[in-house]
Amino acid sequence: MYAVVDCNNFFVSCERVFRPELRNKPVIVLSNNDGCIISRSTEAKALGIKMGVPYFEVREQCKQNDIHVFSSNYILYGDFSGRVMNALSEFVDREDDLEVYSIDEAFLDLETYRDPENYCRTMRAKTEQWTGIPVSIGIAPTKTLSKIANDVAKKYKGYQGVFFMDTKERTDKVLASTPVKDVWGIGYRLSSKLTEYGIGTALQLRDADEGWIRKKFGVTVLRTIHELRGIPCFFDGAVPSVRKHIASTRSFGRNVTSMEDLREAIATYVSWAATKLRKQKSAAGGLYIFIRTSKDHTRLHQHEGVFRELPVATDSTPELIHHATEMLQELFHEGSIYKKAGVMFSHIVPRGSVQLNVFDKTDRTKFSKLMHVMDGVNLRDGQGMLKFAAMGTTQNWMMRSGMRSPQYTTKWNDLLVLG
DNA sequence: TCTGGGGTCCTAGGACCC
DNA sequence: TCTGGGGTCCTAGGACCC
Repeated sequence: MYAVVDCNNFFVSCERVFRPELRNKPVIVLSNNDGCIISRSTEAKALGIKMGVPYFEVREQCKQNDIHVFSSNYILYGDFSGRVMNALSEFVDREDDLEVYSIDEAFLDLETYRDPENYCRTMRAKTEQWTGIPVSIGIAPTKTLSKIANDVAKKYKGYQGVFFMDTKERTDKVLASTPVKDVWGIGYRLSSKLTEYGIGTALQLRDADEGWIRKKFGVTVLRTIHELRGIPCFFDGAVPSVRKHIASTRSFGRNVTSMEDLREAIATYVSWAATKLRKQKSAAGGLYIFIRTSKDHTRLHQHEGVFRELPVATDSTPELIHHATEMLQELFHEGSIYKKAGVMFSHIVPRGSVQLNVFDKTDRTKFSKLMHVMDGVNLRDGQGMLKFAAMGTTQNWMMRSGMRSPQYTTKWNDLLVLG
């Protein structure tokens, strides 16, 4: 048996922990740059606020209905995510039985526990008590089924946050009322295609012909079908701790036209991404950067990005900034209005196994000591405490986030004061 | 005009997830 | 005026090899 634990309206719930007066009130959280809506309280959903819509489209509605709006505060959410996962880890015997799947979701392997339902009810109550974050739990023989069970736990209050999809009758009934688009792994494209062939529910997908599915839809959908039949196929769904690509991209808070601003932004993104790179003890062998003027020019835009294979895989911020700055020269056009930029590292290898280059003259030990010290200080005193001059000081291109809550749990000056 | 068989590796693009 | 960001896997096709 698997259980999937999913935090309810996670970002909104994090905001409410330190603002208890917002319980039972409509609350939403916006994406970076205050662009779209990415988390909604139950009350906000009831008012018809849709997931993913641009904020400016509903700003008036938010005002009229007294909806509380937050910019996103990923440092806070990341910290709460860690707390929730810690709480859950108290409920497994072996570390491997808890698989952190995303910032607000985890799978538990329940094979060794009798009475999983009651076990999960206790876990749910304790997690909320310890962290302040309410969760829902779905239990079933496979991960795909447990995700569907989780939806039931969320949707029907009567189950009080935990739904155990154990019997065949129960499972068939739930699958028959689950649209195929709500099955884990079936997105917009596949569900429209499946529906064309008359497969509109999870039950119909489960009972579809294997050979036909394999031919028409490939092995991924076939595995999903096995999962729906109760045969586990997705074992290691955990986010791999060592990533193959590392990116940092942001929309600007305002239009950017100058080379100086772009250089600052690119240097800043390189620095963020390089911190992630060093955290997983990797080095990057390839660097891609792009600058983008605005959306949906699909054709005129062939040259928005450029890739460079690095002579030696590296994790050194100044070295990466150096390359990125050179590459930026190739992309920049005087007179263009830029909205967004980003960097991506690829060809990632373990730091210890970097292939040296005979012609390489860089003193790598010196840089590596410097990076080590910077990472240490920034970890202790907050990101950005020590940074490179190339990142700039004004950073007036930085994304908007005017409605961001304090970093209650990670910054001394933001500690909540009582009395 | 004729024209085998079996592989590997890499990349771009499509699909998905949260 | 204003529409996020960061990942994964699979597949098809091209280049190349013997």
